[in-house]
Amino acid sequence: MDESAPTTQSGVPARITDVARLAGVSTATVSRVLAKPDQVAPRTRARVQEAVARLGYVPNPAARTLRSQKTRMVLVVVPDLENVFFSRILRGIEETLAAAGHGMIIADLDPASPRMEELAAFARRQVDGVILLNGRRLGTEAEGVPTIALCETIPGVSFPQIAVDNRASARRVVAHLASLGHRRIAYLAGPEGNVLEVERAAGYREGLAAAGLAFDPALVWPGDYTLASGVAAAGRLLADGARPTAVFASSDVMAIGLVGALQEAGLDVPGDVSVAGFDDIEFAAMSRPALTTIRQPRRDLGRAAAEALLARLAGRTPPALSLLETELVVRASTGPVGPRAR
Amino acid sequence: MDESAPTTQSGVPARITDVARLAGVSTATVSRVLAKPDQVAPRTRARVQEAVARLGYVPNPAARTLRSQKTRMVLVVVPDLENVFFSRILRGIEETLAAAGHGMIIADLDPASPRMEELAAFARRQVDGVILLNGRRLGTEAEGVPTIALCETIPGVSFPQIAVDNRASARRVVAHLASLGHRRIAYLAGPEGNVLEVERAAGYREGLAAAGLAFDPALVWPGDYTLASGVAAAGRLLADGARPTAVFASSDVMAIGLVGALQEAGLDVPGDVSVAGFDDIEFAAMSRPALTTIRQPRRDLGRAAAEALLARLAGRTPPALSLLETELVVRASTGPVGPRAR
DNA sequence: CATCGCCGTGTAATCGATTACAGCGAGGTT
DNA sequence: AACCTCGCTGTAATCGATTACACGGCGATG
Repeated sequence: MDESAPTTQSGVPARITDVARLAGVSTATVSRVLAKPDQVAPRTRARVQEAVARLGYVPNPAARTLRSQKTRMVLVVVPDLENVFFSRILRGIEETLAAAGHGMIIADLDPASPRMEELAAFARRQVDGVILLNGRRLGTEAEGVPTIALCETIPGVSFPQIAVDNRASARRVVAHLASLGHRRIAYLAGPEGNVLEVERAAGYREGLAAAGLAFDPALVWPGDYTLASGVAAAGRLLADGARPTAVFASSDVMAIGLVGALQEAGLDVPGDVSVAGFDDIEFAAMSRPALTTIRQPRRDLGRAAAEALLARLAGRTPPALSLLETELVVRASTGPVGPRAR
Repeated sequence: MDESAPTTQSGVPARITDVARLAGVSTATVSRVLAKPDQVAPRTRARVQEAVARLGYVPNPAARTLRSQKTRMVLVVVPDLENVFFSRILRGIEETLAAAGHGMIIADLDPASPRMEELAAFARRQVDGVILLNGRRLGTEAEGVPTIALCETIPGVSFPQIAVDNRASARRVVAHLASLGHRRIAYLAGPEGNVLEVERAAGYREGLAAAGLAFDPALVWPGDYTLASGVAAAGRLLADGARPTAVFASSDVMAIGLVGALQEAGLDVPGDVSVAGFDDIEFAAMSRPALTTIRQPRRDLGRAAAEALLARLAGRTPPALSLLETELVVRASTGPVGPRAR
């Protein structure tokens, strides 16, 4: 009764040798039961499984990693953890990874940070895979590590990319505005050179063309996805002799800044000007008027990236590029060309 | 020239034996140079350090963990990654941990989730410490693991807690409103039983008393920190015969919902009703009118928690409870009792 | 000049799992 | 009856670092 049999009660976690002793087998057999159960005789397997259950045995991750070179951890690199946009994506990633027994390590890193190199060294050792959300590859150290790019695609790389069709989505916004009768539609741009911006800007032009509207460079206003640039755009609009009747802001944050500034100047949205955004962040629905925008399936984006990575880790080859569906969410900030504007 | 000396170029990371061979010493010495340099003779130390640099040697974390039982990882448990409130806190934690060579693993977990038990097992093996943001302790499995509670304090535990003085902050909001001449100040509460709510509600009552105002239970409205409960509160206000002239909402999200609904009903904020919030989330400054609120030093909260944990890991004993300073941020949503209200 | 102590270093056990290889017994084949 | 195969299990090497212990050499001490 008082064998040296270890118990669940004991403070120290059970090791594989404890399980082996209790089940009367070797450690190799225990390991096999856990890894490839069908290679073990049913009776033995049952004995081992019972011992595992009795002791609450969980393999030591460090030992397992050392031997197998698998960490069961994934590194997620975000450019700005404070940006609301990422939180739901992270949740999608986390839930998917957790279900597959993988942990998520987050690095919050400006793409320009020198830590990108340092992180590469970390990645090679400490994780099985990487999900990049900041549009930049890690340093050369991380060459061999399975990687996925999410949202901000990275040109010229060989690993899978997951994103939305920014161009088509932008087209859809313009089509929506045009269908409301708007003929002068301005575009509030994102930071120059950014992949997302390039695509959305292209979609804007295509949208105009599809609606039979002329492209007017004077109606493209600079912005950088920040609130301040939205506010600045309002000044531009007010100063404009031939005001646009609608503005497509390439991010919700800018759209919200713009709307607020317009309201302060005494304009009515959408009575005087319609405004549409992009992203559908939480506050898009909460602001007044509620913002018409493009909903990105953020949680699904996260899930898809995690799944693609898991597939790669399992030896499969996910598609080089997969685009998820967006949705035009029409709320109160866009409406027919108003009487005053007409 | 073509010794078997390993080079930086080679794809495989250098091991300690490679360094030892290059420096002409044993692995024990290499390890010592890295861990306790002053126990090694200067000449030897220099040789080893050069070899380390030449090979770009970084100790294998798995091997190190296996032997030393230290993972250099910290688990952070958040109740809801989607909640804007946490992102900046996470950033504060991450930057502090990273500086100390620790990684951050995030678990996104509803406090009621059964995964809390499972996570405890994970915590015991995979991390050196835990930071809890969800007001719940992990399962019994995680007993020995150094832990810190952040923001939502946990009663009756022995580990250090970091938070703000919710009660004093709430008092300050009420004092601010009272100083503007308000005498009927309503309180929009948080979820019943929540630690934060209990404290803020107490602060509200104390604030009334300090201003010589009577406490009226009818002016305490139920809420749960969500937008919807803010909107619902607006209905209550409008239906009230003796309307309050100011409302203290115990979260910014509720305050924003309330303001929006009031505006839709044709009321002016702060002309007809002043509204103050709590937290100072990003959108508090962006909403119209910009919200008067209590700023929680979120980044500092994260930093402080990480530092306290690092201290514990280093064998020191951080204070059982430390409260960080908040700040009353007066913006446009509160003002003197308006002519209409008077 | 023998002895002691200390400093610096090396040897080897150890952390806990995975897995190649070998061994062994039962059943099938000729 | 001798031999082969196949299925199951055990032995032991291995992953890469840390560290207790031992040992050699040297200056200080009596």
